Amino acid sequence: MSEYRFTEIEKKWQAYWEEHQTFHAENDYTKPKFYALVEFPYPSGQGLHIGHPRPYTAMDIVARKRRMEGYNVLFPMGWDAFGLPTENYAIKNHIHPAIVTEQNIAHFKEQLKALGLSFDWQREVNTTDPDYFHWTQWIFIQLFKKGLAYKKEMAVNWCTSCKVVLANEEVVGGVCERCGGEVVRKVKSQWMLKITAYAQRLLDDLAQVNYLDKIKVTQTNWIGHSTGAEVDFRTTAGDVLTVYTTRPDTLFGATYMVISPEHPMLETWKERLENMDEIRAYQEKAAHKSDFERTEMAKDKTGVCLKGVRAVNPVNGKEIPIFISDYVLMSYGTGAIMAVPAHDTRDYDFAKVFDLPIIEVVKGGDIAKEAFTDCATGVMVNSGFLDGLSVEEAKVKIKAWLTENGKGHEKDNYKLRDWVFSRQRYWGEPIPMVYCEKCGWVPLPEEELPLRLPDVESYMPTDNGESPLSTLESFINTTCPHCGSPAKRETDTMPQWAGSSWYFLRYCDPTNKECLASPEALRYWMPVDWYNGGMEHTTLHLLYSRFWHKFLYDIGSVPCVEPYMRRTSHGMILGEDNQKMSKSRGNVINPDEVIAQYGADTLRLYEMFIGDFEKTAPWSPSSIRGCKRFLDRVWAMQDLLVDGDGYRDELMTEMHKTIRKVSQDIEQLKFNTAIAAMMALVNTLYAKGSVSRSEYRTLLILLNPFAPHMTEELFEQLGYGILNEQAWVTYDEALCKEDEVEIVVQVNGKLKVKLMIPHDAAEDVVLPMAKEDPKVAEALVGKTLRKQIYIQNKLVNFVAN
RNA sequence: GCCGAUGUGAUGGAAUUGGCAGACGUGAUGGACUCAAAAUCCAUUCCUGGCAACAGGGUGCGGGUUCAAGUCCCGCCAUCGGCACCA
Repeated sequence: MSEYRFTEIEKKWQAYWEEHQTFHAENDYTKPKFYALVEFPYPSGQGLHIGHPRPYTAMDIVARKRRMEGYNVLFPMGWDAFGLPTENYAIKNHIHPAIVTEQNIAHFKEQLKALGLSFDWQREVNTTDPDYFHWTQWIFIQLFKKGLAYKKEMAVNWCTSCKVVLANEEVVGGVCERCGGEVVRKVKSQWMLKITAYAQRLLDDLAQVNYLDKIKVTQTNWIGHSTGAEVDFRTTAGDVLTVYTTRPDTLFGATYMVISPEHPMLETWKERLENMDEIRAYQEKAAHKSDFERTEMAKDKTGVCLKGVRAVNPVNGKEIPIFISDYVLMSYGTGAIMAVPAHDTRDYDFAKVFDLPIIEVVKGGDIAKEAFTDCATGVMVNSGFLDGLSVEEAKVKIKAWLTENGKGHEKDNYKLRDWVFSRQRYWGEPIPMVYCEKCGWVPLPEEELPLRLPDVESYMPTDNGESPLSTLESFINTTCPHCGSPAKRETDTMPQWAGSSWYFLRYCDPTNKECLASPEALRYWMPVDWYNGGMEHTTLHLLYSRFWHKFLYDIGSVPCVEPYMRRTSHGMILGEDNQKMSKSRGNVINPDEVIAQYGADTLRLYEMFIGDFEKTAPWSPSSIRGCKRFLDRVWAMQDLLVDGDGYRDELMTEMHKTIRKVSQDIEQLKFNTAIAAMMALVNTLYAKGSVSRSEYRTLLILLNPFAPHMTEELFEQLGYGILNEQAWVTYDEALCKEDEVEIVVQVNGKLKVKLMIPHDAAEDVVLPMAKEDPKVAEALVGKTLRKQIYIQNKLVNFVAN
């Protein structure tokens, strides 16, 4: 027997696959297709992380199995290459980010190839390639044309020390993640995408797709749909203050109103307000607070009562005070609420601080102690025409009353906010817009795309928080595409989420110059059949890309409503100490070293065997040896080969069962138990001391998706040809059944004996047999048999006393 | 606070979805091979009692349903992840 030289073998087959372009997906539209997708990585300077191979190998296994099942498989890879770390590295080392990106990609690609992943490298995409972001920019222009991209004054996070706008993720504990400097809110004009226009469709269409339940739940919560009503309150200023509430049934219990400190009506009332100084001071305080501080302040309710303007409860004509408080957010509903302290915990807290009346309108709790918020059990009281109704009935009745009397109407609301789409950064897609004094914002003509990034002296954001592009006169100054007057370009760039919102479409037709991908290619390949990625992308990437896809569907650019048919997710790989891997903890495992020591096949196998695919799992340097041992045993099995074709009779059942188990487990992401089944089969064959050629061949095919290099090598050595060109092995359900099965006999639920009986034996055969067993008979002596339970092929239970 | 998940040997994890708890792997212990080590192979390895056959207990805790519960129901506890004043 030759030695298992994994390094040599792996290089050999990787070269073979490259030379033969084995995994290239042809645009052969007559074959059944399968589109398997993994999230394309951000090519960081650190190279591949040990966590990357887990989802990649998983989908590689599925892709390899599907090819053997006769599908035309698209399994592509690319680079989500715009982003801050590259830009920061470029700033620090005075290298152009494009060069850094190129180097990183080369490194990543080499590492991915060393894992033997069956990607179609002819379809590689790169979000920083002008031929790619041409279409990212094109999509933005279409969004603008349909009114879904707009500019808005927005509060952003501003690091007072770095003088830079920070993403929310960069603000940790109220300070700048990098320098620890104070972060304040600063108002800037930002491009926004109107994802909220698609909120209901994003919610409804979840019913059409096969996502893990927890993913659907998270998206549903993020979209945050609620049903309620808008209610109009007249004010003593003679105008109308509209609130949104999910509990219109409690309208009789509204004893005051609260509006956000940023509410625009404060300006219209300013002549009448007697305590404007106090109001201004409160507004000032709220504006300077970061989100973090606002949350901190949540413990104690603060606010200011408006003097000079009061509101009138439409249902009973009572005059009630209006407050400003930062517990009411301008960005949700109407920025104003009716406060019902008896039935809302926040209003209750506020009422206690300001000593406001608390009127019970739903009976069932103890409002002397706390707010009663239960909608299911309460009965309406102190509510005029609503008295005696249930909460649900009252909601219906009051909504009808509001509509009839012109005091309000039913209304739905969403927590989902529009997408802040501007970044004051260099390394991103330039936003292809021009500002003209006469025409306003005008998109670049499509034939001028792509709008490339100009070379700049410095990639540093400017002192005032503008993009580095803003310092470049030659870039900024242009003419209006509409009227030809001098105009200025937008200098902000797009967020990293832009390029990743449609990359799966480009894979279908990656070099198309006329459109983002040809209709034929999209009709054939889309939707993605199976998309695996991290849970951390559930609310951002996954939602953003669904939004763009629906928009592209609406303008006729894609053929399907949803981009991904099935979405699964994997758990993170932790360090040996069960902590997240990080340089500072010193628990980082380098995949290159693992490959050098054990080989890529062992690494792949171990990452799949490490535990439940969906859960996090700690890396174990000793456990990986078990996988290496298993491969060694499979390799050494060539010495156990005996002549003769077919599976031997005594192994027939186990062979068929193993094929079934592995085939089914792969589909359900249960790679760990699939591997366990193959290990068990190998143990059986070793115990037997021999393996037939057919048995070995089947084992190699089953193992191939997991350990492609070694199995190809053995397959070739055995004279079977090229493994990945073979058909996946099949099983016969009838042959998965043993002739005889072992059943358990219990007396009063306690195991007494195990019996071998014919498969599917009838009750009237088994029960007498079980009763005759000496141990069972002994246990039943002197007792009356009350009940006998027989579960076919499983167990007998005698209940007696 | 809200939403979601998880809790099984020394350890990573299995358990046909209500039917033998601990598959498969790691580690450990003993043995074989070896001058020796590594590698490999064999055996044992949930706990308690017993030389043993065997008996009893056991899936975070407390109840319940059932002939039968890791699995279902009710109430707690702990850990992890996400959201966080969303009216």
